[in-house]
Amino acid sequence: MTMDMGQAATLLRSVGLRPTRQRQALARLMLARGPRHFSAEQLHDDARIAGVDVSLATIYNTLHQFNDAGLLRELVIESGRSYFDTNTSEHHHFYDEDTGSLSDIPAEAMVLNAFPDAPEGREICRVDVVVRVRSRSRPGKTTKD
Amino acid sequence: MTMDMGQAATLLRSVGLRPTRQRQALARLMLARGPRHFSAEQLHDDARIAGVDVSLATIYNTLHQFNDAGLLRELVIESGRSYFDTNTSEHHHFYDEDTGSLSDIPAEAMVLNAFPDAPEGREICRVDVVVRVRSRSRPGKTTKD
DNA sequence: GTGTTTGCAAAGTGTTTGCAATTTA
DNA sequence: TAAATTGCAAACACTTTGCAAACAC
Repeated sequence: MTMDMGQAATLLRSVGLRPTRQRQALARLMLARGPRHFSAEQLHDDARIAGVDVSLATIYNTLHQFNDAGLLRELVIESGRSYFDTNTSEHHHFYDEDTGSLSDIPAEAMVLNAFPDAPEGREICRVDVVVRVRSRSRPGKTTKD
Repeated sequence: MTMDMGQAATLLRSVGLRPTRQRQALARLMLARGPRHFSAEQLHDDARIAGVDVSLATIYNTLHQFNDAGLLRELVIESGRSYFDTNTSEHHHFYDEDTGSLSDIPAEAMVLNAFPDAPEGREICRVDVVVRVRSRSRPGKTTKD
């Protein structure tokens, strides 16, 4: 799974974003290879490791633009940090509370029924399911602190 | 639904917390009346309005202690702000993206089946479902920004 | 050229921490 | 009195903002 600069530019134009050097590079880093789940900080590190020089402000701008354009999906897992997912199709997540790592739950592995009606005058725009897991032999906090 | 200082003290002692003036007052504010969902800031305001003088640091300490003691449940809905729920029984939430308000979905209104296995060596400690809703005639952001 | 995007550094938001003073048991 | 708790203010982590320089078309 790869993406050259031309493909990245085409993708960006197709969602109405100018294919700048930074956006093309970030699109390739995010969409054409792992990881599928990352924070702004992680993407910034990935970019620097890949030799792509992008400011943190631009990382944030780009993440929000991609999210709004439907290229990414923002995940809210912990307060105080945002995660983004390059998989925008319907699915859910495991969150490992010990390691902080995220993994996918395929849509078909988690079926919701007895689905509630939205409140008066509202429509459902998204359903997020987070299954929080931890190791059986949990280090640290047990019952008391 | 009310709770006097004596009852608050008993409750606190039953979960291993010293019944200080602040904790008793906050227990009464949180557990004996609405709202059921609130942020630290909201609780701080509620306390001040009720004439209870408590520092924000103590609000945070208390919220975490109550959460660890099982008196509250922390909800992660938006990055950058924590919410707490006085309803600790199993249930899920509607989150109104326009107003930021939370409402409960009773456990029986939302049945999950085809439940996935936890990853190797992990156990499921909690399942959070957030159904995000918004008004049908959405003000502001449409397709583009 | 003209409007968009970038990068910097500063500002902002919500939360946590260190520690002396106070309170509880 | 000994240990736990509080409140303050400073520190924190992450994110956003203002604006001049750089860039895309």
